[in-house]
Amino acid sequence: MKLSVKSDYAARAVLGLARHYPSGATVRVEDLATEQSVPRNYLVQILIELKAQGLARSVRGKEGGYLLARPPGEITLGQVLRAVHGTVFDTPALEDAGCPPELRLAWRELQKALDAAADGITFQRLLEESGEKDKMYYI
Amino acid sequence: MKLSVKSDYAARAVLGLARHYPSGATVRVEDLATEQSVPRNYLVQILIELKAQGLARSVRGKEGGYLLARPPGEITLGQVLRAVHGTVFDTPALEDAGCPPELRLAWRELQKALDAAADGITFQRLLEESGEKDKMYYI
DNA sequence: TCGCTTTTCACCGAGAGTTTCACGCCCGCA
DNA sequence: TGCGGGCGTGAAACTCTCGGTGAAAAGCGA
Repeated sequence: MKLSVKSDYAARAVLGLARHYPSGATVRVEDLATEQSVPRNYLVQILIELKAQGLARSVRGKEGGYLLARPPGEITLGQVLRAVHGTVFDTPALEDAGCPPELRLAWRELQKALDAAADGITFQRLLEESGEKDKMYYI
Repeated sequence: MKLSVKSDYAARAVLGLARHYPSGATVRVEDLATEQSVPRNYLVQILIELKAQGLARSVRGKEGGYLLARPPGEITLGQVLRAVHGTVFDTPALEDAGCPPELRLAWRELQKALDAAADGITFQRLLEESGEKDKMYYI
């Protein structure tokens, strides 16, 4: 069960845009790329997918760039993951006829757990928690 | 977030062994492979890893084969997943210095959710639920 | 029209994941 | 002590997706 780098990059991008959201200004791809240390040309592809899913908007021409289509509080990690891949949890097992039905139940259960967790995380919350992250220790 | 075929195969193998556990008889690799429709030689590698983690035992010679090291009630899906890969939830993001700390919290959260879900599923339960699976409808 | 940006397309290179093959080894039994 | 049936192991081949590049097209503002 591996998280693709693409997913990580997408989340970074949204997080970066979320930081600039209050100002209302656009963010250039160039800046976002260096700021979040994501390969520039790769980031472009990801942003296009995010835009296609209605998570981001773009403005062309001078003073152009990207910005979030909705406030960070209304964007969840699940939405971002689904934007870049089709689904949060992908497995060939559910399509494979050789997979015993008992196992499918198990995979579905994992799928559900993951979906719930991902949809419970909004970028608003991530920004807020970053401020108080030194208070608590995660393992 | 993709589940590898290997994970699926490993789970199938354990499930197959769990079915034969009550009888106490060994299961030949050959039979297990065809029964669960898993490539024979690939299954061998997986079984070796399961054995190394103390989930399965093997018997050599005539009448040889594999069997579960513990009752199905004491084997969770999480253990199986960790046996074949190092961890249930793997991500380069947690190692990458470029990943913002806020996101790490998010990934960890997903990781936790997945771990909890996987460890809550025992193969005993899967076998039991298979009998009554027609009672309920999953989406 | 010029310069700035996004947008799109085509492709590739590497690497992981998957699968197969061939042979060695170990056990139980006669 | 030899034989056979199974496991054990390593490496080779194959597939495929991911990660990344580059250049050209297209829109917008001045």
